[in-house]
Amino acid sequence: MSLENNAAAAPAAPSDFIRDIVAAHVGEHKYPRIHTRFPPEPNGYLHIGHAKSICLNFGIAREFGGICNLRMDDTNPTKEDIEYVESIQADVNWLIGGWAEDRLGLKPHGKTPETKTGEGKNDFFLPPVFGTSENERKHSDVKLEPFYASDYFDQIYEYAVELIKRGKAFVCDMTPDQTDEYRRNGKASPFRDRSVAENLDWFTRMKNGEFADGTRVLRAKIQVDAANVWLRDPLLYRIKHADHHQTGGKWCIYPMYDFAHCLSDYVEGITHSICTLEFEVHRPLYDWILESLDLPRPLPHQYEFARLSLNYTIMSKRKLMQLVQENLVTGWDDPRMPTISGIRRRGVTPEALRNFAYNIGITKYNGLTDVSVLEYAIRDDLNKRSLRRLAVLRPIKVVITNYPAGQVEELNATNNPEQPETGWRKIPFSRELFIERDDFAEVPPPKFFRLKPGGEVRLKYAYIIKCEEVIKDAAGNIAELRCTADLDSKTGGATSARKVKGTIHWVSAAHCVDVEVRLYDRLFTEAEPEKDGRDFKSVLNPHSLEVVTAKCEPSLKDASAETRYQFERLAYFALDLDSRPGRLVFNRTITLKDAWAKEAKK
RNA sequence: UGCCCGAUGGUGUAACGGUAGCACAGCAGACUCUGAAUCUGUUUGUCGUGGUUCAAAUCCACGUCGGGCAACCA
Repeated sequence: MSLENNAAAAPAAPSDFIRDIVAAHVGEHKYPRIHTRFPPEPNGYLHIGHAKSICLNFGIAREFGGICNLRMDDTNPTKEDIEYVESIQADVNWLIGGWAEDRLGLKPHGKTPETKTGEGKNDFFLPPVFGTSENERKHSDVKLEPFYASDYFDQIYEYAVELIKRGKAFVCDMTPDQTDEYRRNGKASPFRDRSVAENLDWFTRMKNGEFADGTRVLRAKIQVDAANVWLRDPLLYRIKHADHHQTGGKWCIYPMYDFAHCLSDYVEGITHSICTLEFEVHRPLYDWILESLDLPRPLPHQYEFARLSLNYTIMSKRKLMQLVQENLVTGWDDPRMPTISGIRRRGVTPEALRNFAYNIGITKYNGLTDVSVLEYAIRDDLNKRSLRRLAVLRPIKVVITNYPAGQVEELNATNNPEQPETGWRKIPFSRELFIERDDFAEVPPPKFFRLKPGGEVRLKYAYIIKCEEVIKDAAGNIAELRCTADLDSKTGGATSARKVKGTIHWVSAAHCVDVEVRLYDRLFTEAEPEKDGRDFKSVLNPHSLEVVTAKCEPSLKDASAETRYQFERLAYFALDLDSRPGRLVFNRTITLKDAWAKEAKK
């Protein structure tokens, strides 16, 4: 096969402005190796917006033979928690598993940067361990863990001291309000011209815990009236007498994001530091800090792209936390949540999420992506992989009056028409069945080609039946349908080729199993829940979860958590972790496209 | 208000001075023992005004609109 053919056969390689930059750097051998990082703050669960970033950063590492470090950006102990550290690791492993897990940069447990001394000052470097799968890591003697910005608190502190010595940082005693006001007005702090010795002394005393929270900060000395406010002598360190989930009580001063982030990137040898657009105005500060320290190794650079916005959902961690804390959902992993753990629990696969990330692309334009793009990626993936099964969500009883009582036939049903190699299974047929309530209409609307009085319909994999009689209870509700079957119409039978317009699904009443089915729908009724400042809680969808007891074909008793199912003509489903033996719970991942629903509306 | 960034069909994106393409959505049809999938066709677009050029979505200027930042959060 020629190279051209190969290229044509392979899925198109992702291309975007960041990858173009990286490709150019690779072309000119600018770095020995491409090194990205994914640096979440462990103050909440990861959501689909983070998934976009993970796919970008690990995708680049994968495509250019590089590495992507997982790093906890944990510089604010009062907002962070070990629960989030753990969920982040699980979500990242799940999303990159089997795809880029060999590009995941981790470090040996407890390891901190190596120090190299030269020209009278220290250089710090913490190389990654990579190239192992999650499974290999689990069975290895060396316990690996993510990187933590908190691992560099000693080094970051030393860099702060160095900045002071260079006359580029000072301790400021103003109150937060004063600082605010001075910065807004471009006025210099009265403490700006303290001597190096003085600053060193104050900063040491800050570290030693002599002062209360908020009474002093370390600030960079850049330009008090800079047009870019992030250059107006920004804060580098603040006092917080708080225990840290990683460093415990060791510190009472913590570096600010801007100071810690660029230096963490440097210490890890990151080449391309990719973040979202709101950090664009911070880039001059990112560069200023690294350049002011006159560091010996190549410096990392920051690149920004637009964060993901999806309609019919919200993405802010703070607001997602509100949903959790106010019990508007069952938890961070509620299948209605846009969190990675919620999406996973819903039954979406990592491949589907990655395809979605690939399809939406990377730009600097802040758009609003239609959820239908996500839904398409999910359906496309599930259509190819899911096992077909018959299940009735809202049953109505059918009796085949010309079918012998007590007789049972085992009929062949295909597992997945998209993948014939998945074979067939048997499903039992008998005189009494359940069909879907929506598949019968006493007064059929136009173009309704399902079951109606006197009408015929194909029972999937079984016979063509005709509705002879509608039996109602005292209240006038339909209790039972009495039908006759064309007993020659079974697959392979004499009249099996007869054309009937509709085919419906069914289960045998005597053989079916009851399962709990959770029917999820979008969490919000409005495309833009927060449009014009409206409270997102006022547009929560009251029908985002409906629970029914469904009747399933017996093979579903052996359902596994890894397998995805399509209940034919309805939707895709996955086993929920609430399932117990004999008490299965299925989550509806996503419905099938429903052309009839659209037609019926007309 | 200052600074930064952006603008291509309904939505998301491609075109890197040379035929505006793709995906989703929509619409119409074919096929169908899933009203799914698949297949075919199709509606809709370069924010505006100037300029440079043989040629502008692309380069330049001005304007318009949108977003971000102005936390001892990240």
